[in-house]
Amino acid sequence: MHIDVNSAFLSWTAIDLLNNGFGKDIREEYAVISGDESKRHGIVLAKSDKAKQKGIITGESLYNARRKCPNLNVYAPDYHLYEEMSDCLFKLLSTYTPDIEILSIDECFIDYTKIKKLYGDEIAFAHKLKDKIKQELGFTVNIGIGNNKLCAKMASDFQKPDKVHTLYQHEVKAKLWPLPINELYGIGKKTSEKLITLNIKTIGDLANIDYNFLYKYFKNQAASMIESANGIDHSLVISNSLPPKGISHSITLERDLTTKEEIYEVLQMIVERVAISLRKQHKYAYVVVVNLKNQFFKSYSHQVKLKNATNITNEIFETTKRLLDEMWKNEPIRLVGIRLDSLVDSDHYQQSLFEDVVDREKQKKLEEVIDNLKSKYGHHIIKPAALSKNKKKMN
DNA sequence: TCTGGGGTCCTAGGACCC
DNA sequence: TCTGGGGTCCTAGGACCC
Repeated sequence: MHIDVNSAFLSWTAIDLLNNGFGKDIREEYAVISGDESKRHGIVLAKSDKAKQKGIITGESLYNARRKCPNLNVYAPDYHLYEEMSDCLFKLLSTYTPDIEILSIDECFIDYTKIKKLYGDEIAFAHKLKDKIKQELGFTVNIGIGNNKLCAKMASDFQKPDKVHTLYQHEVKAKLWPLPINELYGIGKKTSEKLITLNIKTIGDLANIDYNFLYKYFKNQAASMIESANGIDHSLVISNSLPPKGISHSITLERDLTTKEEIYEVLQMIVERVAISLRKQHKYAYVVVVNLKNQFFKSYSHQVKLKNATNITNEIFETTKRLLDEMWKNEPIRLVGIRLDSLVDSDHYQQSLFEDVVDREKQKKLEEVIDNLKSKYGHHIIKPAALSKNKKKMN
C-alpha cells in the first residue's frame, strides 16, 4: 500500500489555523502555500482543490498562480509543524506494522502482505485506516493498493482526495494504460517530451513499444521504462530507513551577490549549518561540493574529494572558499549551495607529515562545545566574527 | 516581486593503471 | 606498422522525485 497525504502542506496548515481560532478552513477556498516573494522564494508548495481547478500547479511561481487566480489566498509554510504532523502520521501507521518505508515527509509504503492474516481484506483495511487518520489527525489521505510498490504508488494518485484505489496486475491495462505518458512514475518532463516526439503518448503506448526501437533512444533506461509501463516492479518495501548519502543546504539570496566577500559570508553561514547537521548524525564527509546559480538561472558546481573525511567546520569552510575561487566567473550570483557527500561513520584519519594532529583534535573538541552551546541556548549564541553585524564591537 | 530546497540516481568524459 | 582493451576513480551535469 502507498499512503499519501492529500495536499499535505496545505492540509496541515489548515488544521493548525483552525486549532488557533482562524475562522475558516483554507482547504475550502482558493488557497496555496508559498514562500515569501519579496525574498524570491515565491513558488507554490501546495494548493487547495479549488486552486487546482484554476490550473495552478505545484512548483510554479506565485506570480503565475496569481495570474490564473487573482483572488488567491496565500499562506506561509511552517516546516516545524509539517515535521510534527508527519511524525504523528507515521507513528499511527507503526501501530499496525513495522514494515513502513518512508518516501518523503508526507508519503510512505507499507507491506500489507505480512499483516494480511492479522487484519484481513486489504481494501476494507485501507478504508478503515484512512478514516481513522481523518478522525484522529484531522487530514485526509489517499491509499493505493497494488501487487508492487509502483502500482500502489500509481493507484494512490488516481482520484483525490480521501480515496482508496487498487491497481492490481490484472487492472493495469484498464487503469494504467490510458493515462498520459508523463503521469508514469519516473517519467518526467524531459523524457515525456522525447517520448511524445516518438509518438508514444500514453502509458499503454510505452508498454507495447518495441524494445529495440526504444533502446535506440534511451539505451539502458529502455528496459525499465517498458517494465514500469506494464506495472512491473521488483523493488521491496525497505523499512529501516537508510542513512543519508549526503547532506546539502542551499539558499536563494534576497538579491544577487556580486563580490567574493559577500559570497564567502554566505558560504560560511551554510557551512555552519551542514557541518552541525553532519556532526549531529555522527558522520564525516569525503566530498565537498559548492553549487552556484547565476542571474540567468544557470547552475554549475565544483567539487573536491578530500584526503581525509572531515566534520570540522573550518576545514569545510576553507575547502568551499577554495572551490569558489576556482569556479566563480565573477558574475552576479542568485543561489549558493553546499553539499557534503561520500559520508562515512568515522574519519579513519590518515595523518599527513605536515599536519598538526594536536591542533585538529583541539579543533574538534572546540566544535563539540560550540554545538552543545547552540543546542542549549539557540543558534545565535555564538557565531563567527565575520558574520557579526557589529564587527567593531567584538573583542 | 516570475522561477525553493532537499534528496537520489545515472551518464559521459577524462585520468590513470595494467 | 600510428595508436587495444578492460577496469576504476573522479568530476560535472542532468533527470527525476516530493
